[in-house]
Amino acid sequence: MPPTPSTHPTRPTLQPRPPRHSDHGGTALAALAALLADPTRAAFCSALLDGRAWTAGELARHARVAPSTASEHLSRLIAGGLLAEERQGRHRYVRLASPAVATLLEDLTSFAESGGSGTSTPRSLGEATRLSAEARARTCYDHLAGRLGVAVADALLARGLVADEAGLAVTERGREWLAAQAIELPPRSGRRGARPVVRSCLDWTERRSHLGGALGAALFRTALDRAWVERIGSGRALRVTPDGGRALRELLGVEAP
Amino acid sequence: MPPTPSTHPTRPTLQPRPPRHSDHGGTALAALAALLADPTRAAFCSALLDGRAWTAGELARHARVAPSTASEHLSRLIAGGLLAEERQGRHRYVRLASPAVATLLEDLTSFAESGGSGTSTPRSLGEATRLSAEARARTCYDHLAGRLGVAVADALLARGLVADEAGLAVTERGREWLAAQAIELPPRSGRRGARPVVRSCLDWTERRSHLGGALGAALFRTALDRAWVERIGSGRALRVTPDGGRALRELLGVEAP
DNA sequence: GGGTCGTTTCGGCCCCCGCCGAACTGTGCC
DNA sequence: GGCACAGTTCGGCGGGGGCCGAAACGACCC
Repeated sequence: MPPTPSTHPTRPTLQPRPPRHSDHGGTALAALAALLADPTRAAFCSALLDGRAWTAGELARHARVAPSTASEHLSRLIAGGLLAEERQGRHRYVRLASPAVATLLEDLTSFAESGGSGTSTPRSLGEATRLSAEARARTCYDHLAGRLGVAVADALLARGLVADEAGLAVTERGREWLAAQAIELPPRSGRRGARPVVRSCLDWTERRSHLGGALGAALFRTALDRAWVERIGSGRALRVTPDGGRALRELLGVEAP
Repeated sequence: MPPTPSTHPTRPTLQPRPPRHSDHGGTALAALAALLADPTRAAFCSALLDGRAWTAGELARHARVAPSTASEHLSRLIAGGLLAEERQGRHRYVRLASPAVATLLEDLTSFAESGGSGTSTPRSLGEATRLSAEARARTCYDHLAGRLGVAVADALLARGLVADEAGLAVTERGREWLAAQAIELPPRSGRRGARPVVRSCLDWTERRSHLGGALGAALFRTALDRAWVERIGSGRALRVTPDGGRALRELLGVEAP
């Protein structure tokens, strides 16, 4: 598509313009990005990265906008395929449409927080404590992140349960260990392009990788089921329970952060 | 961070408003997305996904905007860390700032083209032929994509040069094969978070994975160096040369698409 | 039935931002 | 020096879109 010389005959100014682009790539990209380009919509998505379903009103209060505003934003996000909704009585529950959306958001956030110029500092005490709690341990859609997530990832690697030989993979020892702990991985579908078992996910507080993918999700689910961790408040922050501290120490040699 | 009830005392309308958000997550995300939310800027990035450096004027003509408009867009993209510039005489060359940016753009584009609602149909004959050429073989920043990219990825897997055991990895046989072809992989840095050797990259025309990462880049570089493929025009489309057709058949049993 | 509450639709305001042309700077080439 | 060309800066225009409040709708609970 060789660039053509720009011939811009001066047109009467108020005439309806002919379509600008014959689309030289990027309109779909722009449309998707536009969904996330608004601070309020971005805040919605960011909140939903905790992996749970929120009601429209909760999101509105969270982002400090009027319910009417939130309603419109949600409709756009759903129409764009980023969110899925579920109506229950007079409530409208929304959640991220798929793990793929979560991955996309994580990647974008990670790049935005670290790749983009300087590190920003928190603006209020409340925000600082929230950030500190989240830095210690939090969810990343459906797996662990924060210092806890990084520590677990490090331990799995150090003990040879996961290997980093030209791509992350669960080792034979890792498979045995998982079986011994009765942690189940979903059966591996032969299809390439399916969800990877182990996915490295860059953490924006630690600037280190932790484990996503099916393994990360299975570990987190197990940890929640066995009450090793529990959620704090309505955000993404987590607390390690006494039982959890013991389990981490005995199974992986990890001290809860 | 419990949502607080919205108390919105009616204020005199023209008064400067207090800052809306105390940032409940997402402003950095929104700022990054805003860079890509404009069709012109998105077109720039999409064009730059061919991995080469373009001048400001080339991009302006490509996207059909005035040079002044392009100049402003480029400054914003550079300030946002998405592009890098290099001045040469009276030319301003820009390219994607890093492979990480390319990955991000690929992921977004892939999601936007497939995940978002229906498949769009090309609007003109020129666009259709361009799309057809790109579907056959094209670059994806620094590696192969399109039917050719998918075919090569399939062949590598079928011949056991790359394995998909819980994460893609180059096999021992693969390493030998690469050495025999004198294709060099960059030395593996022990650091997790460094560029993965093999990365699965979803293709928006084929809806199939092809190979990115350092291996994908090395293969593509080799193919260009040995004139197995050459670029068509200024876009991302590629042509397989006769030499290239022979090499693909003999080395991998792949028929050029 | 009446009150409350979560959500939606609508109208209107205002700001942001992408666009251009014109004028200017600076480089390269005769 | 003079011309051509790449890029930048600036002023101004116009439209899109985010925001709100008011009003309507429907679910739920007395």
